[in-house]
Formats: sequence, structure tokens, C-alpha cells
Amino acid sequence: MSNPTIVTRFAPSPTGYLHVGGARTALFNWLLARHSGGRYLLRIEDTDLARSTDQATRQLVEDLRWLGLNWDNAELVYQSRRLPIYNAIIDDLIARGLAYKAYETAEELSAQRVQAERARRQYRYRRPQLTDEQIRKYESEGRPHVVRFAMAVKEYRFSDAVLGANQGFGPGEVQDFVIRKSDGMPTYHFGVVIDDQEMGVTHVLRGQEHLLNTCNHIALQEALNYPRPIYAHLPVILAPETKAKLSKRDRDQKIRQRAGEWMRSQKKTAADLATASGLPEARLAEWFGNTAKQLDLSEQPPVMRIVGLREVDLPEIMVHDFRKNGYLPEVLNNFLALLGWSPGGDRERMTMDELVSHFSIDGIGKANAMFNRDKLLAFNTEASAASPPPRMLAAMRDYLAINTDSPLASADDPQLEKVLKMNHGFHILREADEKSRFLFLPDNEIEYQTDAVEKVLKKNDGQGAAALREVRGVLDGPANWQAADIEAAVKGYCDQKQLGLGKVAQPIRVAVSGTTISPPIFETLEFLGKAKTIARVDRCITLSC
RNA sequence: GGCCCCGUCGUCUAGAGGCCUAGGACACGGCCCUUUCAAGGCCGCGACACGGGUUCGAAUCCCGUCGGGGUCACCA
Repeated sequence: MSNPTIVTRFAPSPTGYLHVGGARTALFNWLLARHSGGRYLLRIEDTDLARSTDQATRQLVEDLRWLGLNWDNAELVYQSRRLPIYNAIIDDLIARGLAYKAYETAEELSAQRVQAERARRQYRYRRPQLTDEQIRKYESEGRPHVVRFAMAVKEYRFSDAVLGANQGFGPGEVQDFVIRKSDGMPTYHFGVVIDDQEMGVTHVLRGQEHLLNTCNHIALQEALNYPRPIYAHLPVILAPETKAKLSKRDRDQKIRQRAGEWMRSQKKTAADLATASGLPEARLAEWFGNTAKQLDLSEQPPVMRIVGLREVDLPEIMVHDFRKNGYLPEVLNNFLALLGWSPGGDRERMTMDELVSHFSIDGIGKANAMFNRDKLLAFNTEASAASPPPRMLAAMRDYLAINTDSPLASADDPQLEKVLKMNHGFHILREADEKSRFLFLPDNEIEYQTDAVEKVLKKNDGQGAAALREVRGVLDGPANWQAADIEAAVKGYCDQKQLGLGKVAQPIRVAVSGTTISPPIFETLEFLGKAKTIARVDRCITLSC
């Protein structure tokens, strides 16, 4: 019994960073291919000339590589480079009467839709009866046209590997969809059918939002005499904020919401926001007036700064966001795999190899899944604590490569390993990074936070400050500047003075870090070294006590 | 609104008629540990949407109701 090789593919359109919904689709296709020893291909669907960019393609490729979802085609397939192939097939369909040119303008079509809606009737495009004379006239005028596929008016049914048999729609839903746009590019529906056939794709795993599109695709396959691949429609990933399909727009929405709050509480207008952020007023007014408009990636930071939003306050939607915040790619894959799929039983934490060996279409569920960031965080915390140091060092290097503003970027490998060890238990690398930056700052750049100084040093008639002055001498003591020796010295002082360790450790912490939060204090001091420790204590006493 | 898909703890899910007093994970609450923030340990709270069938027996099968989502482009 021959078992034909399974061929899957991921076919994103390059309009920006890869988002987690797309990553999940890519992952499932990759897993199916790897599990079965088949092939997984990558195709770039760049037929929307207005929105596709080379930069987006590069970002997509980089995100996919970061996730470790490597594809098997040496050369990427770009739809925009395959026009002659599409056109030959379209010409053939036209010659066979299965496709035809349609001359309506966008305005005419939308007028027809409005009219149908007024008449409380569903709009369905069906082939208009044009006389030869009309066609000659349009052609001689050089009127722009699209090519539409002449769908037979009948039932379209197919079986879905996840949703079951008998999917599709009846004759009432049929309409003649566009297969070539007026700019000469194929539409998604056309390109996907042709390319899947030519690339030998056997299994199509994609989001459930494509379920009904499948009818168009099978109609085309029938007309072209192509075999039908196996379809598996994945449940949709829902955003907790909106309880609707996870979308890039969710980030913009958060900024919009905060900007609204800012204007209300500060009694400001969009014009004020424009001035403060340095963006054109007209642009911000446009954005505010229309919720369908989004800020560009370059416009977001200035606005966020003004309204008091940090990068980490935004929901992570893009794969790049997760990378930038320091999640482990294998953890993101593990978590994403569980959104709509389960290996059965209680198994949850899986390595990439385990995902591959357990994956099957049977384990894919039908119900939509809400994206639960807390659980991802918990997975990442656990995996970060359990991963071997070399793995975490590599992850930290990757994190720093795209967070070049962090002072840790200047650290050498042994230092980074110590930082990782000191911060054991962190959720994401950003947390370890931000908690450790003071270690790599020059002494004179340590900023003493006023509430930390107040609470730890000045309160109770300067009890903390007094302890700090005394312990300064103690810190001069240890000949060996090792955490254990420093700890022994400080604890000895505490015992002698009948003080809890916290009464002394916290003032030291504020003195060296400027804040009440740091890695464990004695390891921190060891890392800083005796000279820096004492210099910072002295500086703190001078400035803040 | 039409069409389509779905419905087990707050969330992700296990569950293929008796193994279910419904299991796990995250979150949440309590206690412990503790030099900060975390991490960790122990304990706990918590669901078969509702109503009808079918069956000796239903979370599991059927029907209806309700609820949620998707989709209605010269975007993919």
C-alpha cells in the first residue's frame, strides 16, 4: 500500500509582521509534514500590490526562522512572479466559457450592493447578459475589467478533516467571484488553487474563516480537473480583550483607548496630542475620527510616550512582539499548538520533538480558542527555569540583538550567565533584563527613586539611612568578596544589632540599584564588586540621606 | 440581517454511552518559605448552556431554544 507523501504549505501575504494566528497555522502545517515525513513549503502571496512589501517578506521569513519552522523549498515561491502561468489558465477558462470579463467599476458594484440591501435582498454577483455590441464597445473604449469565474449554480459540498462531512453551501449562495483583478493580478482564490496544485499540496490546514472560501476553490479545481486536497479548518483564535478574532488591530485599539482616556483626564484635544507627539494634526484627527484607521508602526511610539503606554502594556499579537519581550520560541510553539489541538490526556508541556511525534489532525478541536497570555507566561517561566544555561544564554543574546537599548548588550557571556542565574524564576527575558540594568550602568547614572528613598531610608527618622551608614563599614570587611562572605558579614552585623536582615538589606538594595527591587542582594553585591558597591553606598548617603 | 461553524471550570482542554463523586494546566483564594520582586511547596474554590427525547444507563446520540464566533471585497 503506497502512502503518498504529505505536502503542506504556509502561504502568508507579506503585509507586515507575522501574527500569532498565522504562526499557529504555519506550525500546524509544519507539524503535520514533519510528523509524517512529508514536505512543508512556503509561498508568498504578494498579489495585493498596494499592501505587499519586500520588507514584510523579510520580516515574515525572519519570524518563521526564529520559530524554527523551516521550509523545504530552497527557493521561495512568489505569486507576483507567476503571472504568465495564471494568465494562460485564465485564457483557457475564458475560451471554454468558464470565465468571463466583467466591466463594472467599483462604484457600480457598491451601488448594486446598496440597492440590494435597501430591497432587503442578499447581493450575489451573477453573470450579466451583455450583447456582443456592448462588449465591443467596452473593449474599444479600453474599459478596465476583471475576470470572473462562472460558478455553476448548484450545491457545493466537501468533507473537512476537522469539521466533518457535508460542509459547504447551497445554490443560493453561489456567485461569480473575481479570479483576476483589473490590475492583472490574480486574486487569492485563483492563485491558491493553481499554486497548491503545482506545488503538489496534499493537505490544506488553514483558519476557519476560510471555510466557505473552499467552495470557490473546489469549483475551480473541478473546472481545471485538479484533485482536491484534504482540507482541515482550524478553530479561530480569539483575543481576550475583544472576544473576537485576534487581530493586529487590537494593539491600535489599546492605544486609541488610552489616548481617549488621556484627553479626557488631561482635558486635551487631538491637536494637543499632535503637538506633544510631533505628528501631523491632520493625521491624528483622521485616526481619531475613524476606528478603521490604524497608526503605523513608526507613529505608535510617540503617541504611546505621551499617553503613558509602554511597549509591554500593549497586547502581544505579532510573533515579533513575543521575541522582543523575551519569550522562548519553543515555548510559543508549545503554547500555540495547544490552541485548538491536544495530544489527549494530560500532556501539555512538550518539546518541539514531542510536538512532532504526537501531532495529528484527529487531535484538532472544533471550538474557537481564547488566547490566554497568563498561561503562556507560566509556560515560559517554567521552561526558562528548566532550560540548560547555554540555551538561555543564546536566547538572551537573541533578545539583546533586538533590544539594543539595554545596557546588558555590553555584557560578556560569563556576565550574562550570572545575570540569568541571579534572576532565576523570571517570567520573560525582559524581566531579567530590566531588573538587572543597574548592574551595567556607571555609578553616577543610578537614579534614586523618591518613593524608594522615602520608604527605605527616610521613614522612621531615617532608621534605614542610619543602618546604611553603619553597614558601610561592615562592607569594607570581607577580604573575599564572595556572596557567602558578604552575607556572613552583614548577618553578623544584624545579629549584633538585633536587626532583621530586611532592615539592612533593603537600604543596601536602594543604595546600589536606586530601587526596592533587584536580584538577591548578596549575589548582586558580588557581581558589582567591592569598589562599586562602596562607591554607590557613599553616593547614596551623600545624595539621599 | 442571510449563510456557515461552534458550545465541558473564568481561560486552554481531557472525555468516543457505564471507567465521571467529570481529570489536568493556567488564573484565583489560603497557608508555608523569604533580604526585595519573583520563583517554589502544600491545600482549596471551580464546569458538562437550557429544554425535550433515545436508552436499563448520556458530558458523550437526536431535536429544539439560547448563546458565542466566522463570513458576506477587484484583502488574503
